[in-house]
Amino acid sequence: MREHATERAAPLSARPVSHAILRAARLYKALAGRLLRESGPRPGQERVLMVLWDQGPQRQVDLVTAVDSDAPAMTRGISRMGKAGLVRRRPSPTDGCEVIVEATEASLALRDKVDEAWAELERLTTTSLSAARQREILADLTLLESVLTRADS
Amino acid sequence: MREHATERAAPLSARPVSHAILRAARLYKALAGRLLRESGPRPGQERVLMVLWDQGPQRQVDLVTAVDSDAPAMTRGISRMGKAGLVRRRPSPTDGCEVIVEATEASLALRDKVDEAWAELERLTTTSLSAARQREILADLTLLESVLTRADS
DNA sequence: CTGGGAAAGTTGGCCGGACAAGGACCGGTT
DNA sequence: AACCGGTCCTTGTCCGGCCAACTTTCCCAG
Repeated sequence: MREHATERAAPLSARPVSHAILRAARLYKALAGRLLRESGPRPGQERVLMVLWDQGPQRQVDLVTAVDSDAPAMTRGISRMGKAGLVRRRPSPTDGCEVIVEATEASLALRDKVDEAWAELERLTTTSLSAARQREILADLTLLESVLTRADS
Repeated sequence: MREHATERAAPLSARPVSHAILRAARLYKALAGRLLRESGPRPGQERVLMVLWDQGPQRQVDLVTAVDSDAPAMTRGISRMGKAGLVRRRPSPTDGCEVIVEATEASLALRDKVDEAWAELERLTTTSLSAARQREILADLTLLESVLTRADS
């Protein structure tokens, strides 16, 4: 044992919060992808579709913030979803450099599967964490987010 | 039951826990990458180096679990780090199909910068969340992880 | 001794996140 | 009218996570 004054950063195993968050995020993505793998949209696309189904046509930049993604990734993702017939692009009538994205009728066929998958995620989340616990975690993570975002300046 | 039961999954904005976790994970990665951007290792490599510095030479599979990554990603990442002179590969003497990875002397030059960056992350985390809060979050996320992992079977 | 399973590593491919750079378009200013 | 800054989108490039398939090696049961 190297006494107590390690000037070195703690090892990963002792940095639990950030590590746990990264692990949990990976598990969420992996599980969502797995639930939707069979005859559903490609992993990651379901989040965009949910926004479009729920809130109607959106500009790409709004989709980016809604699913917390990235403009280039959104451009390419939308393009792939367009090829798959899930989504349509339309130029904005008011601003020529905006692009409006809307879900196609065909995409509605996937909606039940997506809902099922997210209901399963919801079920897993609520069975492991009480509603009060979820609120606490949410408050903590929101605070953490604001600090991390501000430090990102 | 189409009555009061929500037939549709809640919109993203109403699924805060998973969404918040994904956002926080992205912020952590982005901030860690930004802190190390200048004359540090490439984002993502610092986690591998920390394990090697702290725990000595490791098999690739152990690095994978330590940084919660992926075998193919680790193979390619180690390869890139090898080209950058940060790391060395060595076949295991006991098992011919294992590969032992160790940090080079040259990599130690980066250690201070990595420690600084993680200290900053630590500072941001502790200033926004008390130690007790961190323990609670950790416990909750660990529970959530176990449930998600089990459901992933 | 041999066959077959298990584990570690590698490679190819797909996709999303990140950064950089650039084009298209709008608005207000001069 | 021409310029300018800002916003939105796009393309190029790199890297990591994920899946699938394969090779190598080990080890154990038959």
